[in-house]
Amino acid sequence: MSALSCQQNLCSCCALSSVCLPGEMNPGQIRDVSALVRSLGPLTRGQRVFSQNTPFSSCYFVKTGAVKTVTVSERGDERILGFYLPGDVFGLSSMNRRSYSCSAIALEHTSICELPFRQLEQLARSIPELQHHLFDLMSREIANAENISMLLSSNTAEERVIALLLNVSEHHRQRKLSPLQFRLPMSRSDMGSFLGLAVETVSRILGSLHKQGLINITGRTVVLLQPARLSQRLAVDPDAPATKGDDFCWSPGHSHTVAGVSGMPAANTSGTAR
Amino acid sequence: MSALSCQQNLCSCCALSSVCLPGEMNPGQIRDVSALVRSLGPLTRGQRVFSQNTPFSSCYFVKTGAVKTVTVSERGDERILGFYLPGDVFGLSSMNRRSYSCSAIALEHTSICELPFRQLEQLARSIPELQHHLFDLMSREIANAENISMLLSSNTAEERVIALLLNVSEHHRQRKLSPLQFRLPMSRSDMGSFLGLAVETVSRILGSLHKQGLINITGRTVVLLQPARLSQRLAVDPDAPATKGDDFCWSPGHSHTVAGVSGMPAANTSGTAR
DNA sequence: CGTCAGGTTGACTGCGCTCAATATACGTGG
DNA sequence: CCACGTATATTGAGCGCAGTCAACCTGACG
Repeated sequence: MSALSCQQNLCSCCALSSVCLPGEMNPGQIRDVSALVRSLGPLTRGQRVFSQNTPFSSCYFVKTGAVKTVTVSERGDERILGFYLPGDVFGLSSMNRRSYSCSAIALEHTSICELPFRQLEQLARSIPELQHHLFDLMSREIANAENISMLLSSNTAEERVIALLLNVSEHHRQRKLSPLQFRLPMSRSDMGSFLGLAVETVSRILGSLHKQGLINITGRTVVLLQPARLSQRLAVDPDAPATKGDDFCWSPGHSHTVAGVSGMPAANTSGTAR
Repeated sequence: MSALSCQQNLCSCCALSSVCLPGEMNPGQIRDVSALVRSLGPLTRGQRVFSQNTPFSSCYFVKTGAVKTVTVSERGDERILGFYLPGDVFGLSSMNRRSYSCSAIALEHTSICELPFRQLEQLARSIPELQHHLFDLMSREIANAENISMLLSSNTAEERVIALLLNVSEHHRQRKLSPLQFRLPMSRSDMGSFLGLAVETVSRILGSLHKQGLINITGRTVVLLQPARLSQRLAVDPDAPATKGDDFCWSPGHSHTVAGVSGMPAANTSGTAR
């Protein structure tokens, strides 16, 4: 709870502090922020961080594991809004409402930092860097959601799946983990719900990428065998002179995104939509 | 520029002040904010408010008219991210970056308020209500972009078009204008680009809705003849027992959105995606 | 060993894209 | 004001991608 006991409760001790906190805060300020943090978890697969339509209180940072946010429409029709990996924030989209607009559910063993938003907001008044950082995080979320919209608005199923793979990969790269070999925290069905595709389509496309030698995939373990060719398929119009696709260079303009899987590459079609 | 000359330059004199500003500010604070505002326009159709990849400086409120935001991918493949009507904010998604991630273009004769973001941020330190309001606006933008993602992720073309129509309608209702009869500020092609549909599809669907007696549409002038049945098509699963669709009641949970066309109704499919 | 969720594969169908032709609206100059 | 050209919008024919339905496979767990 409070940071009385030991240094372990200070954000400055956290490997992710460079992501969660602005860089320019002094130790006293860090202590003030740390005092707001409540650690949650470890949560197990399926456990909820918060539920749709319950009162809004906090935003959350993923420490380890993975989380999905899900909304259920009136008819029980459910859609996944985003996946969040270590260092990502979620819950921000609900702060202007009384209650959460979605549920957040752990995809695997997961630990999380909870920050009561009102108190964070209050603290931000006296720490300009924190205020700026909060604007920054929210603005990233907007840009991120816009990128997802772009991806979904008119890309082929294959492009969407590749975008998701590359995004998880990019997230791992930013966290100094292997960008070429990793485990997907979500099920095929989750991927489909997020990408607006049927489960069968996701499965078929992963199978097809495997057959073509672009990836290895067994269950949820992925190896990107030819990342360059993968990003090419995302970025390059087959009809146009190919912009030679360096690894992890999609959407150079948007690449500052830190928001993990959220940070989808700027989508694009092959000129011809769909 | 500054609010020296007359009252007309004060936000409190603006009909939209209830949307742009937090309700709780005193006259002095309103004056401070007003001093930051620069009026742009009138812009004519096609004129740019800002361009993709130029340095970020400000966020913008639409006073009159309409604006679209557009990103161009590496290949000149362009997509519309959003439409903004009077009272809407745009430009917020770029504040964590050095340059704008999209261009903003007037769709018709349009006037706009420009607010330099850094100065606004600075001012927000001394006006907690303003700080909160900024968080609020950004959070709406996130929720809004998420709703658009949901709409695009797996709804039929007809549902998307209806959602757009109802959204413009809802915007007019909130501004005390006729929600049943209005002009669409954007071309069919813009609608298609935004909704992830081909122009022809948009045109066909509008024609089909017309033939079915649900709307009247001539050029860009729309009359919603049966708004209840329109929103039914969005919200109701044909297979499920119909939740009788009152007008303008889609996505009750999300309906606080003020962000105009941005505030897409929570999307949903007919259980069966697509 | 049975059960059940998760994943894969196949056959078929339909929505929405493409290409192409035509119609209408809009702005401009004669 | 009308003739004209261009941009925008409509309509039709055909086809391909991805959804649906259904069967089957795999692995985790009691």
